[in-house]
Amino acid sequence: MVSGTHDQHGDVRRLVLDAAISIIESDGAESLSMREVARRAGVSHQAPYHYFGDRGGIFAAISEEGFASLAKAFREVDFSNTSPAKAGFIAYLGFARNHVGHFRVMFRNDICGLATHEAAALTAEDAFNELLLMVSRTIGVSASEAEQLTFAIMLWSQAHGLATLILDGPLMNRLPVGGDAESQIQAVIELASHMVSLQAMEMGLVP
Amino acid sequence: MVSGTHDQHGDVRRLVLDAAISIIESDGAESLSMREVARRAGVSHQAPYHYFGDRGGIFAAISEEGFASLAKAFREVDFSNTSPAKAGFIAYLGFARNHVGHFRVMFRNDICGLATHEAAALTAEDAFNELLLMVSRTIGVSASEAEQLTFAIMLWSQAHGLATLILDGPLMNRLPVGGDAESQIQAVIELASHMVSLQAMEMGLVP
DNA sequence: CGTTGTACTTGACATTGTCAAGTTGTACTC
DNA sequence: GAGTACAACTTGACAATGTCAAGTACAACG
Repeated sequence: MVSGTHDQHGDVRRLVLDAAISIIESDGAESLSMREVARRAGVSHQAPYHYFGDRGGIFAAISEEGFASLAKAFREVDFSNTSPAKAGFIAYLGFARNHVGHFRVMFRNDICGLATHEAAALTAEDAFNELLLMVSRTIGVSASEAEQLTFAIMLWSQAHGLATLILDGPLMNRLPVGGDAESQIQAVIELASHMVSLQAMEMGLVP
Repeated sequence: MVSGTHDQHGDVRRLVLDAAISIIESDGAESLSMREVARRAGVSHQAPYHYFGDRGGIFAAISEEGFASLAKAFREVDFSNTSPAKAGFIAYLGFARNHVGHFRVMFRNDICGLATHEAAALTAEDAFNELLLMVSRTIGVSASEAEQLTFAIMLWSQAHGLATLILDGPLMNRLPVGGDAESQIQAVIELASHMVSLQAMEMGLVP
């Protein structure tokens, strides 16, 4: 046994996962190499395979962790000071920016294979249900199920698009050089939230 | 003499590019291998390097082509029958779904390196300017520049998020099993466009 | 004691991105 | 027409990668 005072089960698994997340955060998901992960975690190049099966398995595990964390973030939102929509946008953006490594992976079916990894798919479903809950807070439970779903997808798209463009897209390059990026983002959130309120009012669901 | 006499000139470049796009469409950007591209194009494994320098060079070229194509799609939008916002959403979604290979690459700064490839960055700017033009159609030219920019980012996020979730995200898995995905997407577009109209009206810029 | 299972490690192999060095044909000068 | 230059490739080589197969160590259990 190499440097071992403690041999906690799951220790290596956690090390490997954290190494992977940190690589993804700094270099993107493409450049994640199993061997580099193993090297950073200080284990043999096959240890990650023992826990995750293959490259996709690591992505699936990160994705699962991410969705669980997103659902938790949704659950912990404080609605007392802002509209549900705005609070939701802020929570989503905050999650994306604080968990870049997770976020970059969890919405990429092509690499994390939600279809094949059931556990990850289940946590994803859980997170979506939290989103639906926030929707019912926004437009009221009296809206039809179809209306709620449509509303949810719209909100999700809006938040997801903004997060994606900020993190990886060419948005940040397009902001005016002198301007403050952060306040520009705030303005977008403000505008989007306001539109949602207008819509909810028009639907007669919020007085 | 410049190209023209020999019909094969530039042929390989096109072949390589098309092979790359088709691989990205079917397997995603990660699984694009220079050697597989070369194999499909029927050239040596180094021919792609001759034209594109490295892997990132191919992505940059695809990105450039994509932004040029998106700008063209924006320019050709027919505004006579729908609101500018709705027409814009449909154009964006249509582009994404008809040019999956391009779309998957062009918004990924990490792999296509807009920062280092000036030509691609310029076409991206061109496309964004078309977007700004559509915004001024929606909320009128009397809005301040800051308002227009905020509006543009909001619209872009909304459209981009929806396209991203449809193409690669877990949205399609979340649609009700019996329901029609296409009409659900239409409903989201309808809702988003309507909200934009409400907002524009409230701003007093559209009677 | 031996069996079994887990948690790894070592070794091997085909495939990959990319550098370096050819080869071939075409264009232009002398 | 010979010579030169340069573009458009090709061939060869190398280290690094994903992953299969097989090995080692060690605890738990009968």
